[in-house]
Amino acid sequence: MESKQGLKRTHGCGVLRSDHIGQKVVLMGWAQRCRDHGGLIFIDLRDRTGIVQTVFDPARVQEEFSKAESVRSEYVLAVTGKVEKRPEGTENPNLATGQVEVLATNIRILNTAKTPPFYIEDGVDVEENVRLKYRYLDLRRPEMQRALELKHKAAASAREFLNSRGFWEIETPMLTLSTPEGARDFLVPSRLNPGSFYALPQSPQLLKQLLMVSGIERYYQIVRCFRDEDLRADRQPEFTQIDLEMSFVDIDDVIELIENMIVSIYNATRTSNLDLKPPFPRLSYQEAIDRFGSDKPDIRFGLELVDFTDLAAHCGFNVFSKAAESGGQVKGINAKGCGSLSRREIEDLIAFAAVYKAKGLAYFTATGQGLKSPLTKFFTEEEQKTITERFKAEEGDLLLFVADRPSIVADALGALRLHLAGLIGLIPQDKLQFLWVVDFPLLEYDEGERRFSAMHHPFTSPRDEDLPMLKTDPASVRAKAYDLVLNGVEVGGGSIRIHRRDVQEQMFAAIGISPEEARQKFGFLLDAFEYGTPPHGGFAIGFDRLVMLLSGKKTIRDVIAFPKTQSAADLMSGAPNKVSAGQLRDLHIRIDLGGKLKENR
RNA sequence: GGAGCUGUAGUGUAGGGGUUUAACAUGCCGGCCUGUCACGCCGGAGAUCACGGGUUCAAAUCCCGUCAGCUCCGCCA
Repeated sequence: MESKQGLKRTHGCGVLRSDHIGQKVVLMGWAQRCRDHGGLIFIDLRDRTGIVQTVFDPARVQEEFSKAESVRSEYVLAVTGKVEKRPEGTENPNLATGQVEVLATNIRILNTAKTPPFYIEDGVDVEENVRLKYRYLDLRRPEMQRALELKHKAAASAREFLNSRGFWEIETPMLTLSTPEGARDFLVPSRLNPGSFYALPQSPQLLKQLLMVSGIERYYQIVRCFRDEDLRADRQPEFTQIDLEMSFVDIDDVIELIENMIVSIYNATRTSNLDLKPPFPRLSYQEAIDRFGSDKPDIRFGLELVDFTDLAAHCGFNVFSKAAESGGQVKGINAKGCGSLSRREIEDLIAFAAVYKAKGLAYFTATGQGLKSPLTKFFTEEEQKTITERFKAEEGDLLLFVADRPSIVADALGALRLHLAGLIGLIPQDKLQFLWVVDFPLLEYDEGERRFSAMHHPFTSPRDEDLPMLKTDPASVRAKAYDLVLNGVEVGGGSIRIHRRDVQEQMFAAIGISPEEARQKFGFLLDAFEYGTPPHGGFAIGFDRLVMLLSGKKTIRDVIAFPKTQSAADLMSGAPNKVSAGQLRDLHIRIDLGGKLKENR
């Protein structure tokens, strides 16, 4: 192994082009591949800018040649040499640097490397746990570096955009207080206050509102948020938001700002040539649910839900009529061209729908001679014609129906819609379809707790005209809330906030927080509202999700340098781990696993 | 808390009660090779078949359990 001393890197490997021919360069990077022809050695050298071929000719570099012979994959090298045009016929069109090569005059082995558990290249076929255990190697792969670079550029352009719009970047504490409502908190014990705990922020919601009280007027922060809930492909226990808040604004002001910020980010990171122009389409919550069965619909394709409740009400098929009569719905979806699905495949669809609590799937097949189904006997010819028309059924189509409570109908058909679109191949992969969902209900009824809870969060303002209904008809109150959806993924959400103490108290009352609890947990906010709080509102973008979609990844883990597994573990470092008795003693904490002992990793 | 899929040399897979001394590819090691770029050719090493029980004369293979990873439901204002 040799020292780097005295050598200065002159170029990135990936930047060399024909223009550089004749130049003497010093490159530093990793050995991608070595091709030893006995009398001639090629070493592909890689750094974060790309790959270039270096050549070792024994006639020109005698003692260096034996060093080159000893090079293995992922050795760290400094190569000095001259950029030359490749001999006629040996150019490599698959390499950006393929017109040239570096004829080495000197090589220093800066470090050796064990054989990596997987190749450092794009599209590796390895189990994710291996990638996660050796994350530092996984991140060496060009596609991972591109994702992290894209994320960096997105953050930089968001900052630039918000700065230009008069926003100030202000930090808020990570050690903050636990409040009721919302996700489960990550807790941090306070050594100086035995028995008390900080909570890591689920978002800086209250603090940014208080910054509005402070007259900051425009705040933003690219900030880590923590929620101790179960993980998914697009959910990590810690994730990053572009969080912002502004005073003296209405819904349209925030939406305009976010649309332009998104376009700036897209332009700074563009990987495709889409025409992304505001305004983005808007859909009311109710329309989204009615047409797509989801409050974050993917509108890149059709396959919309069709209401059938009116016809179902007086048909002879009990499942349908009962659902329709008891306040439920009967809705369906036209699976274009799925009429040829086998019995077995339809059973699979039924099992799929069952996950969302649908008790079954009724179906009709459209044929040249009308509808075919065990259910046709329950419908007159006239009614069957109506079905055909309403579903725009053509020969070879499959109509699938769910009859149940509206929420189950929406969930099951909404999920089925996405599933079928994937099967049929209806989803355009290279499209970025943004969509606003607006007019959310302020509250939703929690069957389990038998009370209303905030759909967005308890600081969301009701629409002015709906305010009186907060006491009389809470379910009908609409919120000044808006979600940003991209390709069926919720990538952001925000609202105009409550800025009056009396309204905030009404809101707490509506969701069953007693005046005492409100004063105890949110007293500082209520007090603040009495000192001249401006009307204000804001937004938060799920930054990892946005970057995931912009970079075409299927999971948020692929755009987070060191993500956690589904059981919230870090396979590389071993976190979370056990701590010493002394540490626990300092914190006055005693562990009671109640028999739930998990082996130490 | 629940459902499904997965776990076999470093990596990716095959083998689904005894013809297995566990196969193939790639990687790795050694040799040969002056225009390769997934270099090529020859040779070699490398596996307590995730872990723990059980059934059996015999288990990588069948059964039960555990653990881990992924996807999803619940959960995530």
